[in-house]
Amino acid sequence: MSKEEQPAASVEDDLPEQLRIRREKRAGLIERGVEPYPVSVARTASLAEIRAKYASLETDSTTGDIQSLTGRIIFKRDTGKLCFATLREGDGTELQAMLSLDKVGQETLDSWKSDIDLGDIVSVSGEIITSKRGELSILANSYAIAAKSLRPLPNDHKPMSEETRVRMRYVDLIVRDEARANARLRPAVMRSLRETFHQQNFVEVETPMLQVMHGGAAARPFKSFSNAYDMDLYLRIAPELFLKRCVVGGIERVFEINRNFRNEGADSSHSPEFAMIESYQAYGDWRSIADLTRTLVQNAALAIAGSHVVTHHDGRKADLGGKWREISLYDAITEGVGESVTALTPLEDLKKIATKLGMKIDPKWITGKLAEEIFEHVAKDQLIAPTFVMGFPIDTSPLVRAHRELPGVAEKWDLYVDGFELATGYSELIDPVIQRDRLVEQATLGAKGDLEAMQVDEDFLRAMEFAMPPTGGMGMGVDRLLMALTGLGIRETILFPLVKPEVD
RNA sequence: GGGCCUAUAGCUCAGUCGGUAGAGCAACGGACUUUUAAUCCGUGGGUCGACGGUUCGAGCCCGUCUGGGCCCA
Repeated sequence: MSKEEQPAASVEDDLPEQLRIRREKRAGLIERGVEPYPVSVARTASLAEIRAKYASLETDSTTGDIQSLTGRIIFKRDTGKLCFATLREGDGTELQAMLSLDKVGQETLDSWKSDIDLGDIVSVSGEIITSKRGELSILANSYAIAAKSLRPLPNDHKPMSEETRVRMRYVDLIVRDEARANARLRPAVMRSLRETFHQQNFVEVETPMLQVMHGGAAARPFKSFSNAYDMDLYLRIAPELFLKRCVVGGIERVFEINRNFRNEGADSSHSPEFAMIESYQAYGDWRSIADLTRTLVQNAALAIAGSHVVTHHDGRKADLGGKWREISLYDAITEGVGESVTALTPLEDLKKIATKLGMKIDPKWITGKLAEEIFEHVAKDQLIAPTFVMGFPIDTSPLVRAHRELPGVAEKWDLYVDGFELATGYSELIDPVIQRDRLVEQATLGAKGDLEAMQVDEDFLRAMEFAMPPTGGMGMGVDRLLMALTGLGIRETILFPLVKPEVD
């Protein structure tokens, strides 16, 4: 037969052996009048409920308790007249199913052996018993297929490669305990964060993700376009300017937990989209907001670990309890480089220091930026226990008020844990005239080619001109909080991190 | 942006000196009524990431590209 005469059939024929065989089994079931994807199957209890109910059933006992249980088959042992299978449900709970010739008959036993594969989801109906080896089991009177898997599960005994885990998280969740645990850790942390906020009378709001203007942080945005309005829109890089509008409007304690988007590099601690908490507290300042931040982190640790001491996935313990260390940014630099550095140290002197340290210097860096870079170079790696780094340069902090004593310094801290920046907090700048000057400075930098510089948001300035009360504000990366609590890389804390598409 | 490692069966991985592609699990056929990484006998399964080069001959050597990981800035 020539190629032209057999067009469509080849798609199925080209499949790898194991995929082809399962498709054939599906077709075989349909042919025999068995629905491989029924609208419902019998289910009277979850596996977890049965496990809890019979936590201490003696070996080789019967209960007379007839149930219908469902689960994915992750392990199957077929013998001549008695078959075993391990069912697993979504949270990882497992239960053994047994099918014996004398209970189900030859036809059902044969179909179980030939139709049912690893990965299939089934419903088994029968009595809850324990086997002669003491395994809690359901001894089937009948079974029904709930959903036929057309793909084989990966080898259950060898871990999947990192790429496969991320690309097929659904399979990762089926086979790997830690993946299931991580997926449930995140919502537990989220719940704890919201509870802490609610305890302190903070109001949760949702502010725009699609913005006419991006602002509130130094970062490159993703750009989009609205057909209806015929204008450019940006995915937000931070919600700050909208949350401050809330404070102006009298929502005195406000927070938002939502996604930000930054069009920058991705590595083990940066993702192009990431979850962020921002919170503002009227009549607070950088110290009160630091206390709030510590409470949020410590309560989250309690929620998932039952203690302020958390255990990382590699077994390392991290103590997040107590009152955290505070260091001054410029003191840390001074100590790290062995000569006195303050916010008034000129750019040229900082350049000499950086050169001596062997750092690459970007000529676009302003004085404060260079000081921050030197700090990261000399001190960052040592900041393992939670540490507030206090007093950042004012020229890189356009939304922060000046330090009440130190010239050239802003009332801004960064919180470091495990050597990375977990959160940042300010005494917010509330003088609208100074705020305008700072944003105009930023716009000038932007005009000079700084792609991370902020724009002048006139509506935000108008809001500020209606007067915002003295306010403390903070921002914390949720993914990074999970990293600090678990020691995982950012791509493990995010269920579906961005991956480049596979090529054929 | 720079450096290093990596891509082979559904999954996890070997593959020596350049000479017809291997294992475990999984799959297929058979045996087995207490297994739990079941066991025993047998069988099939591959565009070795893509493209180009060197060579009588390339999974292996060289170049380019793509995906992934790690380190540095």
